[in-house]
Formats: sequence, structure tokens, C-alpha cells
Amino acid sequence: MSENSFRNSGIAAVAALAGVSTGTVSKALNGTGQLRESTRLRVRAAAEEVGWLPNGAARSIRSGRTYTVGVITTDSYGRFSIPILRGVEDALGLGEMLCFLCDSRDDPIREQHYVRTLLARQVDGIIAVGRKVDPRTPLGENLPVPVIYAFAPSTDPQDCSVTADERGGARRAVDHLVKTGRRRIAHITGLENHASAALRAEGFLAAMASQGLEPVGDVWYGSWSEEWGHNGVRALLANHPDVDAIFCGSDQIARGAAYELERHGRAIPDDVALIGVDNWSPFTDGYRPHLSSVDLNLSTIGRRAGEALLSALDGAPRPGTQIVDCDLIVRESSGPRG
Amino acid sequence: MSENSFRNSGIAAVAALAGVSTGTVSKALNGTGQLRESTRLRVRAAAEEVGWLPNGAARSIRSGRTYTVGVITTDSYGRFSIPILRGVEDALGLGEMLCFLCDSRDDPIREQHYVRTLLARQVDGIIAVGRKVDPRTPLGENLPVPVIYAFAPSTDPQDCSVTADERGGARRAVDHLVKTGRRRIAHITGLENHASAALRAEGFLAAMASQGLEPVGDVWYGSWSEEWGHNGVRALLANHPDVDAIFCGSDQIARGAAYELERHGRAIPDDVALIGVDNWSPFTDGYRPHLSSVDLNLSTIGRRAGEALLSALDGAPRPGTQIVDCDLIVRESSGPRG
DNA sequence: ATGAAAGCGCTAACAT
DNA sequence: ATGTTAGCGCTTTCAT
Repeated sequence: MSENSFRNSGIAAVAALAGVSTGTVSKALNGTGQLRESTRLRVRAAAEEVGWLPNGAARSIRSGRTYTVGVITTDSYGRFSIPILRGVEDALGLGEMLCFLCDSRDDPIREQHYVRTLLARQVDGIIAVGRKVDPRTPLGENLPVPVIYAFAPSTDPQDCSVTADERGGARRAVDHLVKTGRRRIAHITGLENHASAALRAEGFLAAMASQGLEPVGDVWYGSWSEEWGHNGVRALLANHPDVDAIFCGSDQIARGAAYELERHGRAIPDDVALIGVDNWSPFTDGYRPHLSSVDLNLSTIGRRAGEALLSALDGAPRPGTQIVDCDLIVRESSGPRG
Repeated sequence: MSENSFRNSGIAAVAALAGVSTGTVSKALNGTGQLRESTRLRVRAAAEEVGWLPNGAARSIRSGRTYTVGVITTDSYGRFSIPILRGVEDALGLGEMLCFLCDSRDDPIREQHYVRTLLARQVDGIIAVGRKVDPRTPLGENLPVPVIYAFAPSTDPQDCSVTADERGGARRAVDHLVKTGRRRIAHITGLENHASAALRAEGFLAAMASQGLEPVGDVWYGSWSEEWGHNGVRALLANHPDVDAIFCGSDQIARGAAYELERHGRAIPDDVALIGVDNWSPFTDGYRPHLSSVDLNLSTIGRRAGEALLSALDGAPRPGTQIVDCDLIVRESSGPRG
């Protein structure tokens, strides 16, 4: 099978076999210049036969472009960067461009190291992927290639960032709960010093106010764990037994909350409705009831970041922070009750 | 800050500024040849000043090496490939080599496309990462660069594969349960047609036999979900109320099992001990009791794969399938009782 | 100790 | 329609 035996010979070998010059081979293989169709075919056949593959390095050295983007993540390739990466890859067009993946492990030294390494590899651009929405310091100043910040925006408003609409997600959750007849709504969420928690709480409080409703208790800050879902619900029920809906800061919290509500004999969604955030299926669909959840649309964030990069490479940078809408995925836990 | 203004000028600019030839610059910058120390320093200073960075493409074109490896994953960068990638990156030495990450999405067409693309980019080698231990067909024949299969081994025993010791993991779990005094042990696991489930069941049965114990019920196959943990335990207790330990095929199953045992008034670990697989913290540490779990050591698998690749590049390929040991992480759910 | 020049694989401008 | 050649940025002989 010549199909799979890549000998990687170089354009000269092809030229020799086809009985033409290297220039002709180049034209034939790239569809440039004017060649007799027969020549083109003969050259193509020869290339196939010697198992020729283009040499990316040689091409890059001339064009100055590598069709490669560097992705630096602070997330140890975690739960957030994965869907984002998928989106980036989609935008970059199925293998036309490739991604160098670098895990900075949240270490500024490693990060700088990767920036230099990537620039030395002549990447066409860099995408910095965060694991939270807290703004981050820029990768550097006057970098010779465009940089896009995904999820965690840059602190410099002139940079191009793409991030999630945390406030809007909270609003959607509240509006849905209210529309389905809930009025006594609480918000149990994660660490107070995370921008995600703060923004969601802000959105929650604003949405409640605009609905003319009082939140049930203050915002219940805790941690991002299933365990806090249990403890939060325990505290909540002790003080506000009349609660009829809880907007949770994550699906893990919501899952814990669901189990704890069950222990207290509260039916979901009839007695208490539940909505989480992340739309992370191991937790939303892990058990009954399946959990309603705010999807941050991370893949879309990645795709937009990829598109922004392509646009910048095209000479049309898009400075400023772009905000991607959230979606509310409604499942059993916030169902019916009109 | 010249530190951060990368102008990327090329060796000629450095030469001009330092008042030497390009050859000398090359030697100075690479520490080769014989140069007066003063010259070396002068050149280095000049390079710094013009913000010079090496041009990887130009280097590759000469050396034939790119210090780049292609990683093709079938996992949509999922839960398994992430820790593996981390290990690969560790082995490849903190940014000396970089990884192209390609998501084949389990589509053979996409996979072949990526193979060609990677070869065209002159990668030094390829690592194929799977999301399960089921053997997979090789990437291709006679590829011009070494290929290592991680997690999912190649069906060709001549290829170099690194995979997990699923059987051994099950054995460790059983041995630990027996050593701490449990005798009535059941195995609730995932899909019967997954190699992981089959191998773990095999290991479980073998370990039980060698301990002179009868498994409680047949192996309880189901799905890889928390929900199956609930249903499996329900079925198990209905038929075998005397069970005193359960080895679960995943942490999600174990978490579901834990909740269901609680509903039935069985204390963990006193009445029933529990061990999962994956050591996936959102589930093992999400709530009480923290779950004991078999860690497949995916990072180690990645690291070994990276090392095997380096070894192959060094002219010392390691054909055959290498099996990486599992570790049992003991937590509350399989604690005490002598 | 340093410089000059060839050449890596390829493309494009310029001959023919 | 095809061939010839210069040159991309760098390393490496080979001269000096």
C-alpha cells in the first residue's frame, strides 16, 4: 500500500520520477501557475508513488506563517479548558491549523517560558485559556502575534477577550423559576472570592429585585463541592423552611442539595425546584432527578476565541471583551408547577 | 522593557549590531565552535537588544527534527486523556518539546487526516491516546516516525503500547477488603462489553478465588453511572442482605452505591465497605464518606508513553505492551474493622 | 578566532 | 507550458 508507506522524499525525487523540474512539481502540487493537465496528473501520481508529503518547516520558512496556534492553559487541561479547546479546534478548521497545547499549571514562570517557546516556534497566534472568569494579567506586552484570552479575560480592556455571561446565566435561572411559579428562591454558591460566585450572585440579586422578590436569606457562600450542597441546604431549611426553589452555583452543589432535600422529605421539583450551573453531565444526569443547569457554552467561547484569532490574522483585530450568552437547560429538577 | 518587546529580527540583524558575521552569531548563540568570550558576550547582548528569537522552522529544515510530537486522542480531550497528557508533557521535558493536540473524535477519517497533517509538519513522533483499554487498530503501517499507544493499546503486539493494569487494580481492591476482614464481597460494574469491565471482573474473580472466597452474586454488570450504583445496590441487597463489601467499577457507581446503602440503613464502612475505580475527586471526595478508589495512574501511563517515545527517537524502540501498576487509595469508605 | 559560502525543502519571480 | 534560480533563517564545513 503506497497509501500508508510514507517515505517522505522531497520534491526533487518527485521531479526526477515525473521527469520535470522542481518548479513544475511545486506548481502541480499547489495548483498554481499554468500547467498541462496531463503534467499535473503525472506529477501527482509521482508524488503519490514516492510517498511525498509537504515539509511544513520549509513552507513556513518562506511564508512566515506556520498555521499553528499556541494554546496556553492555566487549567491543567481541566474541565473548563477541554470544551473550550474543542471550540478552538472547530474554529481553526479541521486540521488546517494545529494547536500546540501548553499547560502553565498557573505558574507565571512556566507561562513566560511557554510564551517564548511558542514565539520561537513562530506560532501565528496565541490563545490563553483560563479556568475561571477572574481577569488575569496579560501574557506580555508588544507580542509580535495576536493574543486572545478565553474564559479568563485580560485585565487590559484593549486586549481581545472572550468570556461567559455569568450574570445573564443567573438571570435566566431566576426568570425560569419565577415563570414556573416559584417565589421563595435561595442561592447557594461557591467561594465568595471567586469572580464566578460574585457575578452570579450579582445577577441573582438583580433578577430577583427586578421581579420584585426578596431573596431567601443572604447569598449562601461556601465551597464548590457536593458536600456544601448538603450543608447549605441543612442551614437553609433550618432558617427558611418555606423555600421553594434553590439556584445552586454548580451542579455538584445542586446534586448535594438534591440528596439533602430528599433526606428532609422535600420532593423535587414539587416542593423545591433546583437549578445548577455548568451542565456537567456526570452530575446533572448522574441520578434522579436530572438537574436543570446553566450551560456556560464553553465550546462557543472557544470557537469565538478561535474566530477572533483568525480575524486578527486577517488584519481585523477585535479589541475588547466579547461576552458569550449562557443557556438554561431545563430538566426534571425545575419542571412543572405551571 | 526589551524583556517583552519581541521584534524577531533574524540572525543577520544581530550580526550587524555586534559587528560580526552570521556564522559567528550562530556559534555564539549555540555555544558551539571556538569564540573569544568577549565576542560571545557581545553577540548575546546584541541578540537581547534586537529581541532575537530562534526561528524553529529554519532550524527544523536543517536538522530534520522539530522537537514536536503529535498527540491524537479519541477522547475529545476527556477525562482520561487529560491526566495522560500531563504525564506526556512531563516526560517531554518542560517545553523542550511541544505537543500538537488533535482530537479525532473517534472518527477514523479524521484520524487519518491528522496523521497526514502531523507527518507533513514533520513531527518527531506520535502518541495515540485512547479513552478505554480496549485495543485499537494501529494508526498506519510503515509510518516514518515512531508511534506510541497510550491507555488503549494497539492490536499489533509489535507496536509499543502503554496501558493500565486493570486486573491488578481489582486484585488490590479485593486483597485490601479481605485483609480488613470482609468476606461477603460483591462487584457492581459498568458495561459488560467494555474491556475495562471485563478485565476488572476477571481480576476480581481471580482474586476472590485465590482467597478461597465466593463472590456475592454474579458480577453485576450495568452502566457507568451513579444511577446504576443505586439500582445495583438495591438488587444486591434484595438477594444478598449479608453482603459486607462492594467493589464498584467506577467512583460514580460507588457514589450512587453509598447513597443507596445509606437509604437502607447500612453504615459505611462498618456494615458495608466500598471501593471505586478512577480516583476521580469530584466523586471520591464530594461527600461523606470519602471513597476508597483504585487509581489507574494515568499520568504515569502518559509519562511512560513520553519516555518510550524519547527512547525510540534515541534509536532504542521498545516494542510490546508495557503495563503500569494501579494504586489503591484507601479512604473512609473501606476503613477499619481490623 | 572569525568569515564566507553552501545548502536544508520549498515557492515565486523571471526566463525560455 | 515548463525550466532556472534566488532566497526564506539558520547551521556548518572549510578557508583564512
